[in-house]
Amino acid sequence: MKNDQATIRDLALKLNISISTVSRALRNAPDVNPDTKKAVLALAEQLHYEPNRVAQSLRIRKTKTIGVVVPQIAMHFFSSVISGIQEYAAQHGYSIMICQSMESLDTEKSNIHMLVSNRVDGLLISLSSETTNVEHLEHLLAKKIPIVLFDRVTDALPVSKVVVADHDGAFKAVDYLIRTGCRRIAYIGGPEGLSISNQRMQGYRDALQKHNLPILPDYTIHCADLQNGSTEATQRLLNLPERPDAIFCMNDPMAILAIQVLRERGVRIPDDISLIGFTNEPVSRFIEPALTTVAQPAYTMGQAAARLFIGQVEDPDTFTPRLEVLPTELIVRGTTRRLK
Amino acid sequence: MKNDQATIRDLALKLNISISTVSRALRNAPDVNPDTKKAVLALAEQLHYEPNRVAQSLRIRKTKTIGVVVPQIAMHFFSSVISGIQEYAAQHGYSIMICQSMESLDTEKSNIHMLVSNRVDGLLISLSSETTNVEHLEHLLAKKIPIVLFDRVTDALPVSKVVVADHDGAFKAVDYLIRTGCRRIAYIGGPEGLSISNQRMQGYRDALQKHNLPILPDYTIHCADLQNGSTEATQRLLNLPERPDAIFCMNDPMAILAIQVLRERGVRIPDDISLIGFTNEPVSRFIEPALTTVAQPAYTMGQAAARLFIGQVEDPDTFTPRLEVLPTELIVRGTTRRLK
DNA sequence: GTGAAAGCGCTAACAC
DNA sequence: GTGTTAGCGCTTTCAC
Repeated sequence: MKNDQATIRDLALKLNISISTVSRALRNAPDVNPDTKKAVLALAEQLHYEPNRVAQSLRIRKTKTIGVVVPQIAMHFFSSVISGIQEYAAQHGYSIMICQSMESLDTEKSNIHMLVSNRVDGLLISLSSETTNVEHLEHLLAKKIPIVLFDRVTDALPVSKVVVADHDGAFKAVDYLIRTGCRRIAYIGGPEGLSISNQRMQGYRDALQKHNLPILPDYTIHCADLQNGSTEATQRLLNLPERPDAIFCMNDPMAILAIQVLRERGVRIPDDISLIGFTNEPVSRFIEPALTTVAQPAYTMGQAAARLFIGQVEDPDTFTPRLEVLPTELIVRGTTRRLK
Repeated sequence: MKNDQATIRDLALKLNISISTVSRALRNAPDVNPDTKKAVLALAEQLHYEPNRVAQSLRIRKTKTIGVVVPQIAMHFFSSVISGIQEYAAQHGYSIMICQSMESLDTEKSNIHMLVSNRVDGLLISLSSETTNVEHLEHLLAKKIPIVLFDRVTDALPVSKVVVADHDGAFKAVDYLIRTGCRRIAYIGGPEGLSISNQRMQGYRDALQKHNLPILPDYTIHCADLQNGSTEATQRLLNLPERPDAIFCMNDPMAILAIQVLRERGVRIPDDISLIGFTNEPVSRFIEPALTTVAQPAYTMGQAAARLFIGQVEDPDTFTPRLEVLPTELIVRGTTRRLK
């Protein structure tokens, strides 16, 4: 925000016409003399005029800015989603403001305050793993601030959502494990309230059920710590009287930690224990053995979230909350046995 | 930007005081009756009042928003930098608006237009690999819009910059290669104009020189394509009548592609050819063999860039452009031979 | 200690 | 086709 920028008024003064004519010319309104318009545009060009979006926003009560809140920017999955959002938004004349909650509910709230203070036209949010109560979001809805949730969503809110087929992806993964001969399959997930973790757990259970395998309580572990929790979880599984012969992890970073524990303990992968992750982070291709995982279309998710959002704000009348489910794909690599 | 938000005027009306008193109370100006202040604050709380930053910005001619332009959001290095920027900015009351140039000069320009239209208080930029001409940035400086460059910088602009010790990191890497017995060391870099590539090349050359090794033109390859260029570059090096016995790559993704080519061609790493990358992406630890590389403090770089920027805008009088150089560290792993 | 009034840069009736 | 005017929500003189 600087003083050295030309304003609509400067243009009007120099051209000896009224400020509103300039405004009209700039936005090429219908009823404006082609000549005046040409003159205005030329002068604007010459003075490097840039419309003041702040003033515009105040006037039209729209900022054409989307607030985005993710748990962590520096995770490949989220940065890819952001990339998709940014690209789609830019193509449609929207800017994005980004915050990270660092998996903390308090930070999520203060992020949202800041964005609302900035009068973003709405919010794209992936909930922190601490967020089980969504009152703060209900307040926003009461104020008619549009929200689209992605990836980490909640049933408690009547808003549009974009998720991947978590249940289906998990089901395919566990089904595959079973078809390669695994029988004692464990699940390492996130905290209890985390939507994606629960969806994936359900997929895991349904796959076991389909094959008439028992669901053992000891074989499901919830980690509060999404970063490092799986190290301990894996240890615990290995210390069980009856070791699992496969572990399905909620995400790739967890699976990678599991690989490291297994290696340290001299467990052979996939012969003794098979392993499947989720997300298909770039690392996963390269680790040894390469990680079998469920790919999520992160970039597409970002695009979809932005699309749903813009659709909603540009056409609020026909709006009705939508759930978009993107397909997942099982990527078979080296941490699973071959199909017979 | 919605209508359902309470305004300062609403508060004033309900309390039967003037709008300016409310304003003062909210910003706890000195001369305001403790009781009125208390009443205002209480009502603000109750009505979920959020100051309208857009109106504030228009009035005070500052948005407390930083525009950030990176080549690509979905690269671990850049998303880490952004994370550092966001965190530091939030702590100091700033929001960030993010764009990606996709390594295109045109997109970089349009990104910047959008940000300037939004009247960001200034810009944090890492230049696209296409950006050799910086006139568009000179225009901004002429308008007194503050800029801080990071990582991909240019000498042509008198602004603050944050870089890592590219030359030094490259020097350490190549020196290490030589001390492990390599003698014919090649360099795979980016396009000619790219600052970081040139700095690293110079470090490479100085290390060769220190050990009285020749600098062979065939052993330096510039890739226009930062994503995939190194595949072909590696092929070319392998087809040389005298093969190199080590390759120093401008970044880790390039080194990883090189590893794949070397493996396909049956070249043993590090015995036949040693390899060093740059950046220390998370992948690098896990690839086989684990990649020796030069670590850059990405998150710290983001923090530093934000710090320099905020220092500049909050205290413009004492401002003088600064260059901050962050240390790099050689991380020795499996793609290099052992020191004797 | 508080209020009235002007104005940041723009849009949008409403006149003519 | 163009000008006049009011006002978006806020800060900030200047009075009293």
